[in-house]
Amino acid sequence: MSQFIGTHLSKLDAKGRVSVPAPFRGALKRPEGSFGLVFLPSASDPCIEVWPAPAFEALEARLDRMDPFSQEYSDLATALYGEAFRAEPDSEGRVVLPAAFVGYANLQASVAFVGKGRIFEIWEPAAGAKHLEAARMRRRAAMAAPRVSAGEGAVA
Amino acid sequence: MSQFIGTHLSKLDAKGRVSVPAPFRGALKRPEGSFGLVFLPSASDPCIEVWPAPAFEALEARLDRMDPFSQEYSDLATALYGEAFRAEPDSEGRVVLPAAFVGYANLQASVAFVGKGRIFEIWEPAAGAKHLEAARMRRRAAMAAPRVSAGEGAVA
DNA sequence: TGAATTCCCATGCTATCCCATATTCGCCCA
DNA sequence: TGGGCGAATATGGGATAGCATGGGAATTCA
Repeated sequence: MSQFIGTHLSKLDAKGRVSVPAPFRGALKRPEGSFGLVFLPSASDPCIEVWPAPAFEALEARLDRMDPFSQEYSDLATALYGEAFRAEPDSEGRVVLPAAFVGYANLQASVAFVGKGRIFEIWEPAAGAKHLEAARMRRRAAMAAPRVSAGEGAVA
Repeated sequence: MSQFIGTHLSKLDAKGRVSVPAPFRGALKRPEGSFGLVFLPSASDPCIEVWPAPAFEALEARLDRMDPFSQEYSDLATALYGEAFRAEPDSEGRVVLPAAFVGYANLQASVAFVGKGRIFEIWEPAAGAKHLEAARMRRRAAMAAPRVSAGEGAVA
């Protein structure tokens, strides 16, 4: 399972383009050769979530399992189809970020790509660093109190 | 189950490379021949944790047991993947340490690899020695006044 | 027709790979 | 038991391919 790991810096040029870091580009190449990225303003943080096609499909599947008349369904559907933005990197591996997204995440000339496993996020670098540090602190707590008994044990 | 034992010194060259001590290299060779290391800033100490692929996968397994859309999941995923760095030693057994890690662990020209069983850590030598000594002291105290049963499991 | 966007090409830089050397460690034999 | 020999390791440096970034030209939409 190849995933998005680490933080990479990139620059936002005058035309609103950013180049997706090479390690991420590799991780999201699909068999057919197409990429298929969905950009979505994060609901919880001032950043942009980027969902590769397979992960996004999982998100849609979740929507399918919800009660179509519930408020959550409506909210999620609105987010997924109203705010989302689909794109495909150009031949240089760059995408154009819509101005609304740039504003939402407070992006300046420099942006940070933060890996998050099956998706990644785009942050204003300083805000991203803060967010990561906070997450590291929480990790200490989470790791200190293992919940399940089963062995984290040697897999090898 | 091969493990990481002992402390080894290595030098950080001008390009930010360190060679993984030979005994450790042997311990982490996978059947396929690939290595697969994940570097992670420690949440509790100014050092870098190094997780061989199998051990890291066990860590990921914990994520897999969580609801992928929960806040909890999101936090842990950020902590695990956001700052991590995946690498494979080159043909000489070296890896390049990203500058952020060098800074986090206060590394200078000389670095210490400290075995910790399933994983190992990279320390600034003096800090590492201090850490070892402190651990020994705590262990002595614990022996003198045994209280809880066992299983402080700890991360390693 | 003007503006904006997309595509493509060009370039400097950086990270990766590769080779070369020195040093250490382990082993074998005297 | 000591010396010597050989191999593996640690470290340094150089070349090359890939990447990030910038700018220009063509095309599309209003």
